[in-house]
Amino acid sequence: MNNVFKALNDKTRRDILELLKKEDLTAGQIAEHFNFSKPTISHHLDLLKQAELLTSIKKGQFVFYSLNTTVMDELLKWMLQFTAEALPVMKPKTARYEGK
Amino acid sequence: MNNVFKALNDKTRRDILELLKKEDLTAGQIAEHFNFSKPTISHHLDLLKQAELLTSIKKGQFVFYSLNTTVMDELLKWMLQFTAEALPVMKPKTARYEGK
DNA sequence: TTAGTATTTAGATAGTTGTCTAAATATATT
DNA sequence: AATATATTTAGACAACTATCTAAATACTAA
Repeated sequence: MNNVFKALNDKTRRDILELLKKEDLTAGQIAEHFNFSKPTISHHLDLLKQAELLTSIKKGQFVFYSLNTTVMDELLKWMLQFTAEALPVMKPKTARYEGK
Repeated sequence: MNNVFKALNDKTRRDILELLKKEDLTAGQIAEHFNFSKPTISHHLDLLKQAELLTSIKKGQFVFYSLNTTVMDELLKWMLQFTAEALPVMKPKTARYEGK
């Protein structure tokens, strides 16, 4: 879980995830979308893979990357415990004001 | 939004959020739960505040910290765009296997 | 086999982060 | 006013991170 938060703590990596929402892309195609060197993007892809937010398959000389939504589901579950929806007990507390 | 991911990218800070799920606590009470110096915890609280994940109110010599679930709601929304539920189109793709 | 393309690995570097101790600030109590 | 308690600020330092260039690896095509 630590790896997931680490992976998401970077705008470029979050942008990569958004790119892959539409379709799978090769490392090179992903790199084209950014003003960073290919090794830099490769490194970001590696961190996303370590967090299991991406999977990759090699096809010939290309490596295709895909989103893996499984981890997002887990993260979602973690997050839900903090939402107002999930903590109805807290609503009155945060709504109440004391003193003027 | 960047600040939120940054704030969540630390186990201690995530633990602080979980602590505050139950009840509001003072900086000192929060610090008691960890084996770090008070300045270190104060710094973590500051980052959580910058991300607007916490609010604080000073009462006399104490500073009470509370969860702010609003930002979590936004984050939740960001995350939802990646879940399998939200991307039905992708399900067949990830389920399909090619070659053996 | 040689040359070209796609991607990753290695190593370097500047900037960021988490932690500490010491000191400062703010409030409460005597 | 002096002392004690709660918290934050300041400054230092080791560890980690994002980036780069150069080189290595893997595959394709001639």
